[in-house]
Amino acid sequence: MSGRANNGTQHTTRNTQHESRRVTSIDVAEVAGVSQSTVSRTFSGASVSPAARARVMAAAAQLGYSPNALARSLSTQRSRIIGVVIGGMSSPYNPYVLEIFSQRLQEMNQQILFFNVPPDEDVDALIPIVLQYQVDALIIMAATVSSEMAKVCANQGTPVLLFNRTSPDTPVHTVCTDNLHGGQLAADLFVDTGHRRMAYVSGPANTSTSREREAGFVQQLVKRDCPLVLREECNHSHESAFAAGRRLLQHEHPPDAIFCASDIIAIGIIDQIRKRNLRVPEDVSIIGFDDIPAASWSAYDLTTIRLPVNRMVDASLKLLAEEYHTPQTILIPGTMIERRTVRPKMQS
Amino acid sequence: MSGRANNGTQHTTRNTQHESRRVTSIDVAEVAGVSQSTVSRTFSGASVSPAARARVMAAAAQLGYSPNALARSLSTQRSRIIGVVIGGMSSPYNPYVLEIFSQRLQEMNQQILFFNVPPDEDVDALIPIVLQYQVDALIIMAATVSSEMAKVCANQGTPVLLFNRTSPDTPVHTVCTDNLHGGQLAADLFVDTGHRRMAYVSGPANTSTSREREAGFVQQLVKRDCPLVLREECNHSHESAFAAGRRLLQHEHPPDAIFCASDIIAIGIIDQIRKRNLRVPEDVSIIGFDDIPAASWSAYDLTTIRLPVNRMVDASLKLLAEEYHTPQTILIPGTMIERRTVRPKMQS
DNA sequence: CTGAAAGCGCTTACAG
DNA sequence: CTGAAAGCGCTTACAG
Repeated sequence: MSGRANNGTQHTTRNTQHESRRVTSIDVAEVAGVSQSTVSRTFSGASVSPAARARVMAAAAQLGYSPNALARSLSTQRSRIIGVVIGGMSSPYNPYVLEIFSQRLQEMNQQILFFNVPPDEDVDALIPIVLQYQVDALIIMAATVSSEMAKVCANQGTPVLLFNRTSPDTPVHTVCTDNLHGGQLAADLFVDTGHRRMAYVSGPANTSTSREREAGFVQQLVKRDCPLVLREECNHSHESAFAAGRRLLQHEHPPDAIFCASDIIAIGIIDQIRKRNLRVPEDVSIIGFDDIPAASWSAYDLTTIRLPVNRMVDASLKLLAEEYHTPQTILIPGTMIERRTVRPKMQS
Repeated sequence: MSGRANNGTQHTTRNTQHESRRVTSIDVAEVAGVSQSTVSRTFSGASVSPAARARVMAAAAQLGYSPNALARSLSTQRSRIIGVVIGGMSSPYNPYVLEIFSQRLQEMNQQILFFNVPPDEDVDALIPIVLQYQVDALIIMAATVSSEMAKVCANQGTPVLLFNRTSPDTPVHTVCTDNLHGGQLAADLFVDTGHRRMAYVSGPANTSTSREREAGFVQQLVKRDCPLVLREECNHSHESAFAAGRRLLQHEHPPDAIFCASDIIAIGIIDQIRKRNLRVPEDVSIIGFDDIPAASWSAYDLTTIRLPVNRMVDASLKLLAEEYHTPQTILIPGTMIERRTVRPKMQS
């Protein structure tokens, strides 16, 4: 038994049965009557005489040839694959951002190797796998890495970009909206329209976005002489926001204005408010963050701070293209989209 | 100028400057004092003496080595990459399904190469690119391919699976919910609860899901002696559903029950109904399809047919693993989730 | 412009 | 169990 090499059997039989062996550049070369190099050159865009190119293309079409991208990657040391790891798809925003990245990257002839961080797992565990696939860059969306992992990436020469999250001590590129500024916008709008009892509903404590939005909100409230009175925490789910809303409204002096760390939270809060037969914005005003599709549904018509996704994606791609050797940080301000969940200033 | 090979310059300089050359199995072999084959064997799980394995692992750790997955793929003829092409992320369901696939595939140590079909573009155009990356299989989600492209895939020995869409004439695997059955469930529930004027709001005419749901609904209504009276069409967006709802309600004899091709349509319709100061379900009953997260938000509490996503994903992975030589079709029935958008039967 | 050949970093019969 | 070597399918100096 020891002499028999029988552990590769299944492949052999499968191939001969129904997988007409993949056609390679050598096959094309044979049919076209040129060398393999010439075939390679015509497909890699190098200079080839028109005549040779024509023969190669004809042969390729006849055989149904198309180059093996993996072999090319191995040879060029460039995979044209970007690793994208996402911290969960449940926030409606992440899929949207992924879609935009996908579009832009496709135009640039780059592919996306997709990773989703399983609930309660760590991004760090995924990184080594991503790196094995020789990605040209790594975009981490709505999540963070440890600085050790960042160093591992740096050692391999793989640029890492944090999207929509900040992590000051980690040596990676960062593209984020200006959350502090967003929080200030919310504070100003509430104060300007005459609200007095402000509340904040945060997302999970470990997300930089939520913390920064809160900091901007709180600081600006202090500056405007109208400090925060209530605070609740939830994760970014309708259900947990719904519960946070209940706690807020059961308070003996409920808030008259609530700034939410995300639109999905805002929607949960609004549903809770209405369930208690209160009205938005007559009884309580709400500001969200993100501007997800549901924010503009007529049932909500949510006033919110729009994440400048397109500009963030553009900035990310630019950053990656420019091959900086030191980590860059880009903050892009969001804009307040005023719909109908903030009570207008009383005419005096 | 013709003799100078100057078009590869940038790489050379970059490498020496800041990309400490990737460490390979040869480097590890040197440090561990074994052959490169032995290094390869310890990482591919082949049998290696405990002593050698220990030395290799130590050397690998010291050097920060991890195998190059692309080189491995080239050699094994198996990329462990699944191409996933999605027909748009705007439906909230697709990201959710992607997440589940991602989770399962990660457990199986397989990666996802992600493609999103740009608006108004064709899946077919993407397929050749996907194939260049030597994916082990191709999952097409919420979209369809031409049978020509299916043949191209077959020629390369790449299995193709249509997820949540059917295409009877295309030689590919198919995993879908039983849409016909779903439509029947909706018809029965409406008729059983005493509704009389039925309407259907379809998605785009070219989606098999919407057509099949409609067929099941209409056929069962006929069987129950209560034929469809109204029909509208929209795409799966809140906005277009909102507009379709308006057309339906402006009709001189508006419907008292509306079956919608998807939850997102149902929500748009509900918002339109309420905007006109009518009530759900007192004035109009609604059934959706999918059971997206928003369906269970208290603002909607939508009665809907739940897509059996987990079972569909399991079936898909099983299908792909079993390497059938002929296209298989699996239909999985959904279940009616009764919430509060269907008026209960009057007590008589 | 073109061909022969080395090399990208692995896996895997083959022969000990 | 282990090493030497061929091979996976490309790209790219090198020499015409």
